[in-house]
Amino acid sequence: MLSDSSTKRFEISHIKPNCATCSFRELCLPLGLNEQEVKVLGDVVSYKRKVQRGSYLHRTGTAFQTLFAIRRGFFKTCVLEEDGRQQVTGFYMTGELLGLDAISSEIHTCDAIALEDSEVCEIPFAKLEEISLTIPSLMHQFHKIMSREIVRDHGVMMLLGSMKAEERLATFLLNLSRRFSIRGYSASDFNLRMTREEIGSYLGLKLETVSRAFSKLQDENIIVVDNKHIQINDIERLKIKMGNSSCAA
Amino acid sequence: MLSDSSTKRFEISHIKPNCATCSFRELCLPLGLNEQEVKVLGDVVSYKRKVQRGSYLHRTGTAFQTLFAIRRGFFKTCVLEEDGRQQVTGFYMTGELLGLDAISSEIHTCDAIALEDSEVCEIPFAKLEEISLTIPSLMHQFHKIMSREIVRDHGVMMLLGSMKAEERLATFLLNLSRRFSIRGYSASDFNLRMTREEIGSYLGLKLETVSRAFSKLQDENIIVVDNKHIQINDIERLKIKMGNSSCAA
DNA sequence: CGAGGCCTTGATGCACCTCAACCGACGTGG
DNA sequence: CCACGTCGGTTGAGGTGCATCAAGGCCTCG
Repeated sequence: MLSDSSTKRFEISHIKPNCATCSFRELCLPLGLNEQEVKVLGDVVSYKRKVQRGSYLHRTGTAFQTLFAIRRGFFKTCVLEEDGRQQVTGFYMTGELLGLDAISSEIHTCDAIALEDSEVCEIPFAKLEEISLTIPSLMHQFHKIMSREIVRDHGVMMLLGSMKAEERLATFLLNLSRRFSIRGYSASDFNLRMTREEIGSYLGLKLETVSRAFSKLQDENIIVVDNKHIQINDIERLKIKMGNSSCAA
Repeated sequence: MLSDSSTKRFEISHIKPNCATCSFRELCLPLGLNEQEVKVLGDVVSYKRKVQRGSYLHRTGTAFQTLFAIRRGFFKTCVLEEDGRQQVTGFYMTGELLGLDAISSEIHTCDAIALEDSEVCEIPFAKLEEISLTIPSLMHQFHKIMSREIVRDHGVMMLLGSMKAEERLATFLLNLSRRFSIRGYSASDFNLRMTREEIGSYLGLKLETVSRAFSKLQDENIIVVDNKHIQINDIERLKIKMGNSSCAA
């Protein structure tokens, strides 16, 4: 099921993992740094903490010490209301940073849970700030990453606030497609790591509605759905689906 | 209508505006800085750009140069889809920062529009990063502010994804109440700066639904609504409204 | 082989949208 | 000064997209 994750290797496995040799460095904090700077960054990062599928990387309410960069795998983050309602706030893949929400209060404000067996790099935040003082491009890249997260969230707010079920799902699939594509995987053929319920929570829909929306897109020959395996047949029509609730406009 | 904004003065008006004398410095970037550091920050900030009600502070697609700190007034930010749909992504008041979304691509990704006559301080972002290298507490405070924005957005996603109309409005009012309160205004008596339509856009509802929700809360003697003037009579019951869609849980 | 997790599909209900009428406040121009 | 149009808000009536409830299928795993 996870066959696509084996189509790209991170580095020759007997070399000690390191930012400098990480094939995802261009998606991550090292972007824009020179070799010397990457080395300084690399020296404060702890590599390869394994996180098993289903287990927590961090929990709401616990103390914040480190950011996490995903080296391999797939995560969801979710927030809980007191009354037990749960909302998935994001899905994160290789090269993306987790824990940014916790900087403000030094307490994690969401849970991060691995959706497949994963590995993360730990970035002690105090150290990151410290070395940022001597590496302007690192500081700048970090700011860009935080800003990107804000932009992403605004996109989700747009989606939740003004799109219909089918548009939400189309937007979601295209977003995944793009992110897989950037990482060297197929943009039109991939496996979902999350359940219908998790997709629904993220998109503000019930799992049945998600399922029906998948079926509808399949009936229209836009995608092929086989359980968690998704094949996008007609990406252009999928893009049209994203924003056609008021075609007249 | 804006009488409450005259209940607090910013500083004696003949003194040149400055971070060091700004009464909102504890809500803004200077938090945690010593006098010397505030002075360095103050020297890179341009003060008192006036923005008239209804006019744009920045527009989607324009180049990003500076962050804006609100010195006086009230703003909304909104994103547009190609098809004309609009989504309000936030309301911002004194001491809050605008423009954080634009750091990632150096292009503004939303419009910021003044909802009342306002004044902002301009903070050239390149300069801010530059002086952050020598003022660790400034860098840290900036990171906290960005992180806070992410947390706020996650809260909105929660709201949009899993709350009913009345809960959304209650959450919204309590959020405004808290923010007014922090700024020295009444937590239970304030004027809305935005229209029902803007509230609806932010909350993912139509303006009629917002209006009905206001009426319902008034019928229950929880609030008194007089056009844009809101009085909260029973803040505890309003808090209960926030999260009672599934009381059983 | 049975249990449980995940998904799909159908039937029904309801929360919110849509459309429409009306009201008051405000500004403008005759 | 009032007539008028505009804008923002409220309220009602009816429609609909999604939630809810329910049944059943497939796959995995013990």
